[in-house]
Amino acid sequence: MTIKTKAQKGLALPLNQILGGDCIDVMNSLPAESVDLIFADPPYNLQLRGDLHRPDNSKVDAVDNDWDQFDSFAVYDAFTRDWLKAARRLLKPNGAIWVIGSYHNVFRMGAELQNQGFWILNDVVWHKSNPMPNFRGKRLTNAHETLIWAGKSESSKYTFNYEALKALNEGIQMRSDWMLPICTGHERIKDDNGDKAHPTQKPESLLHRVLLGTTNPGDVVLDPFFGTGTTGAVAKMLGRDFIGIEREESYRKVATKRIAKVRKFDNEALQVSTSKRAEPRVAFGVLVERGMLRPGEELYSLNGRHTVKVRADGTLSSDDIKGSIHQVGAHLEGAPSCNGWTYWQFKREGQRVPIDLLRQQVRAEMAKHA
Amino acid sequence: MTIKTKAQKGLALPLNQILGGDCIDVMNSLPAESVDLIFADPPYNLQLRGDLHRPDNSKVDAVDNDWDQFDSFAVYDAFTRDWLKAARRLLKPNGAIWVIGSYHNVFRMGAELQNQGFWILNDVVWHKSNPMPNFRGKRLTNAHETLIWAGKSESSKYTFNYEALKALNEGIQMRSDWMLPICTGHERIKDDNGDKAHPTQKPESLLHRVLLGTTNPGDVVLDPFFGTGTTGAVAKMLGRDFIGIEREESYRKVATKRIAKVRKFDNEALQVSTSKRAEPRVAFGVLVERGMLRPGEELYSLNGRHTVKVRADGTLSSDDIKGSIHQVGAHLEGAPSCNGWTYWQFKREGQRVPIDLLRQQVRAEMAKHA
DNA sequence: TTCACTTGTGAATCGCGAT
DNA sequence: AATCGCGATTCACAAGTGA
Repeated sequence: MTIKTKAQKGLALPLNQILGGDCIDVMNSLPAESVDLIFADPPYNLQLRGDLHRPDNSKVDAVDNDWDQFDSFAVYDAFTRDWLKAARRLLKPNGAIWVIGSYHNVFRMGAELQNQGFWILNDVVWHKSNPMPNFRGKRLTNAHETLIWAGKSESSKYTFNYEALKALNEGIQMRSDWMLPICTGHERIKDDNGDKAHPTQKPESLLHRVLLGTTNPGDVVLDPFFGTGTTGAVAKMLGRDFIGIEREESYRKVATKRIAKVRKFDNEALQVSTSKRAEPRVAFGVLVERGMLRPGEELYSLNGRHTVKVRADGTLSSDDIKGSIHQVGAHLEGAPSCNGWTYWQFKREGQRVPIDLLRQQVRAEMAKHA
Repeated sequence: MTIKTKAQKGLALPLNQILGGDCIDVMNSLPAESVDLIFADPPYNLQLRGDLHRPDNSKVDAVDNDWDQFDSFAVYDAFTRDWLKAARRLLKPNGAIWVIGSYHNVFRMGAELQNQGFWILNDVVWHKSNPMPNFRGKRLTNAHETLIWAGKSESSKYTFNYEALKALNEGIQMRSDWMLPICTGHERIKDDNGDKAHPTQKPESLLHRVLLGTTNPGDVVLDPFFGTGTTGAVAKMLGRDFIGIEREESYRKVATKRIAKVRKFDNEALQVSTSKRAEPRVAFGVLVERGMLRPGEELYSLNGRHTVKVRADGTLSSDDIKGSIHQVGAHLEGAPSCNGWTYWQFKREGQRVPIDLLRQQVRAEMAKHA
């Protein structure tokens, strides 16, 4: 892959380059209906208040960049409307778009996509295997981001490599929930000070799945919020042409250097990006939620000496202790630890059955469908 | 639990009943600021637009299907705006709402929630362990639905049972992605013909997690799209009061019968793990007053680097600072804050013991005499 | 080379009550 | 209404260190 241009409706289409400037202006300068796919990771409009510290008192390095500041939803909506309109003009009639966001902005993007006539094909959840925890215990761990995949219009004959994604997923249809780790370690690009070069660098595994599944080799992929160029890097690996637009010169520099080092796809790279799947865990509380065990129901210890009751939150209670299946078992046995899964039994039709049997049922289901 | 009413701002609040009629009208007839939580599973599908209302409350004629796509969204948006507004009026200032939807409608609901001043706390992905496959192989298997959890306003002190959800998840904080099976088998209610009674019955496991995590026993939970009454059934099990609104008489009948059969879990089972925040506050000075620590006695920091002396008024002193256990700890560590209870230790029989142990003794005594 | 242990960090809308 | 002080709160990895 080299830098090149394509003649397109009388205007030159710059390929495999990173263009500077405001993405709306730049998009409007490019020829209409010339791009096969757009991948867009716009500012999320996080509205952070004060500093946040971890329990060990270290400070969280938050996304406080100027480019993520908007005065109101109205201003953010106008921005979204404008860049989506410019993006839509660039798409070929059978083109498609991916956008990514969090609950701060994704509802507004999704609604505007629909308003402009894009046709949503799927929303896709990127489940992070290693998200940042909720340090204050005030909400659920924010463990996912949302992508929206939409055709330019209802009648667009979009590209979907069904078999390729099925193969990626070990022979089972690819689902709308993707478990992938966040971008860390050597993949995370550092600046000269050793700090992260960009606060929100996306993992290559994510773009790999997007581009493999919804473009063909030789397609033109445009990313209007290019950042450090993950889209370009993966496009090059996979033999697609890219156009990047990025306002900040520092990001453009990093991305240029990064992409120059990329070699076109080899099998090993595919292996890496597909093998990073995390094992599901089964919590005892899930058995209660699913009605496999009822709150108030009694469990019996393996040796028959102890009886406890199940509580609605998946803890056990006896006269003198409450806690997890493991904690209560250990306490009652006077042991330092105890595997509650094999220690506790419940009754069905007069028979005692180990609770581990229920866990196996849940596991089997998860394995079938994960 | 029995059918009852609560006097609320001069108007009766009907509890544990299913009210017939249009949900917007019914909600507007109930007293303002009387409900702790709303769970709403509104129609997803724009095919139902014939049953929707225009902004001027006139009914849309389903047969007159001249609507282009753009108009359909406008009508759906008006419907969403109206029922959310009515719901918002019913919520107590510290109340919260859950809505559930798919990519067809959830972006519009999320945006409207934000527009009305609700404050999004999390979006939650219900990741289905057994979704229906995509038979035609044209898209990704649609394997999830999205819930949005929002406070009535940014300043709402919403209920969040952090420890209970953490216990439910085996000691690890609950994430924003929930793997639960869809409603099938015996849980799925059948009509007299043996067909499913309702097309989109939600699993009880989903409501169990929602209600356990974001309400307290005795709270009032309203569901304006009650259907076959999963919200009511789980509310009853968990000792919460519910108000259901459902337009279709056939669904009301099914739900009534279903809920009558539900038994409340016993109170012991409903006790969930609580956070330390809920425990009574103990002043460090009390330990000195009670002779558990003597003025002049030395305390040692967790890391062994600092030694300070206890003073008679319950402050600590070192060479260069005097103040509370927290202030002195924070100063010596150069940290913005410090929990003195876990930071400081005293000596008994040669052993170092955290001062938090003494606080626990005081709390145990307080509980005995309360 | 391996293992055990320590340190660092990631798109975060992350208190509450008394005064 | 705004301020102030108590005091509660983290998961999965990757990289580095030292024996």
